[in-house]
Amino acid sequence: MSDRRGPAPHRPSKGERTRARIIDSASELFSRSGFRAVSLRDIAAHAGLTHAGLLHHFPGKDALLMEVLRRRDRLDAQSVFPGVVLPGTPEAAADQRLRLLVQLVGRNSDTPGLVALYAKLSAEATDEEHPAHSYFKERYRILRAELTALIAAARAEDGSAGQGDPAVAATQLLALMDGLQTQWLLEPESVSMEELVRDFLRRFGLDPEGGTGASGVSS
Amino acid sequence: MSDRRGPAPHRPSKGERTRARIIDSASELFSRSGFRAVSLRDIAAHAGLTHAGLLHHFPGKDALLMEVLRRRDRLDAQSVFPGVVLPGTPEAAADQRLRLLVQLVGRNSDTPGLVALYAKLSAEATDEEHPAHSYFKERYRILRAELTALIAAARAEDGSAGQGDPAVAATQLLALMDGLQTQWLLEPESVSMEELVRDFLRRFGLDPEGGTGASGVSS
DNA sequence: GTCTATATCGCGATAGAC
DNA sequence: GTCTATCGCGATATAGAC
Repeated sequence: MSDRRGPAPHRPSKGERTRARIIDSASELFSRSGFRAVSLRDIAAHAGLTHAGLLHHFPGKDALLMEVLRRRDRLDAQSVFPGVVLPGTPEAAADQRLRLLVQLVGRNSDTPGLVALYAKLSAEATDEEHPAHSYFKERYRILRAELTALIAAARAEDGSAGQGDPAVAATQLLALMDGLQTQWLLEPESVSMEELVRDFLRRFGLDPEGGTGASGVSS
Repeated sequence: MSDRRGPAPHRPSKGERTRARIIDSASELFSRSGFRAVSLRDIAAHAGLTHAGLLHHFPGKDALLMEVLRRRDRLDAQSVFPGVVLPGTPEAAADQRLRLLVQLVGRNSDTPGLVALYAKLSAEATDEEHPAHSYFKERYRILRAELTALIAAARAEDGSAGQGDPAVAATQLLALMDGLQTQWLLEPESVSMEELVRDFLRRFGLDPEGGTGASGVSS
C-alpha cells in the first residue's frame, strides 16, 4: 500500500540482508580456499554471526554452496548466452558472442580465487554422491548445447560450412577452457588462457578477431 | 653372500613389504573415492594394520599420496616418453609415439577411479600450500616440454612444417586431455576422450591414424 | 623396529533458551 | 533471528607396549 513504483524492486527485510551477507562471505572464502577447507564457523564469523545462526538461513553447507554457484553462473552466462538466463531475450550476432566468450576467458584471469574454486568443484563434483553432482552435469550439458549452437551459427554467418561437427568442436572448446585453467593456476606467467582459446577458434575457421598476435605460451 | 645374480633385485625386508602393501591399498582406495574422502584408518584397515601403525611408515597422508602419484606417473610416462624415465633410452618414431599417446587416453577409460583422482588432485594442487603443488607444477612443465618436442618431431617427419607454434599446440593438447576427463567423468556415454583427442590432432595435421570414424560426442 | 591405545582437536549438525 | 550448549564423527599427535 505504499507509493512504490516500478517492477517490484522488493525492499529487503533484515533476514534477506543477512542471507545476502552470508552468501557474499561464503563466496569470498570459498574463492580463496576452496569448499572443503572453509568451515561454516569461518563463514559465519566473517558475516558477523555464529555458525548456528547461519544454519538458521541455510539447511546446510551444501545448500549454501549451491547458492554461491548459481549466482556466479547466472552472471557469467548473461553476457554470452542471454537466452538461457532470460528466455526470449534477443541474442547478438554469433561472431559478436564469440568475442564476448573470449573476453570472458580473459576476464577470468582477474579472479583466480573463483577460477580455482570452479576447478576444484567441477573435479570434486564428478562423484555421484557430491552435493553439486547433478548441478555440474546439467551445467556441462547446457554449455555443450549452447556452444554447439553458437559455433554452428558463427559458421552459417560467414558461409564457411562443413568444417566438421560443431558438437565436436564445442566439446573440445569447453574442455580446452577447463584444462587451461589448471595450467594457468599452476603457472600464470606461462599460460595465456585468452590467447590460447583465440588460437584454437582460429584453427576452426572461427576468427574472433581483436587478437594481439602474442603466442600464448612463454617459458 | 648368496648366489644371487643380476642387478641387485634387492630382497624386500618385512618393513618394505608392509610399505608396499600400504601403497597398494592407498592407490586402490584413492582411485575409488579420491584423496579427501579416504581416511588413514581406511587405508590401514585395508592393508591389515591400524592407522597409527601406518604412520610409522609414512610421516603423513600427504607423503603417502606422493608415493602413489609417482608410481603411476612413472608407469604412464614409460611408454610415451621413455627418455624422461630412463635417460638415454632410444625413442620410437614420433608418429608411433603419438599413437601410443592416443591409446593411453583410451586406456584411461578403464580406470575411472584413477582418472578422477588425478582430476581432483590437479585442481586441489593449484593451491600454493598443497603438499603436491610443486610436484604438479613440475609435472606440467615437463609434459608441456615433452609434448612440444613430440609435436615438432612429428611435423618434421612428415614434412608438414609451419603449422603454427608446437608449444601452443602442446599446451592446448594437454589442456584438452585434462578438460575432457571432467566431462567424461560426469557423463561417460556422451564423451569419447580418445576420439576427441584424435580429432584434435588431425586438425593440427598430426594424424595418428587408426581412427574408427566415430564422432566422439553423442547426446 | 613395529604397532596399539588413548587423548585432543575441529568439523557439521541439532535442540532449546532468549 | 540469534544465541549457548552439546552431540557424534573423523583426523591427528603422542606415550609406550611388544
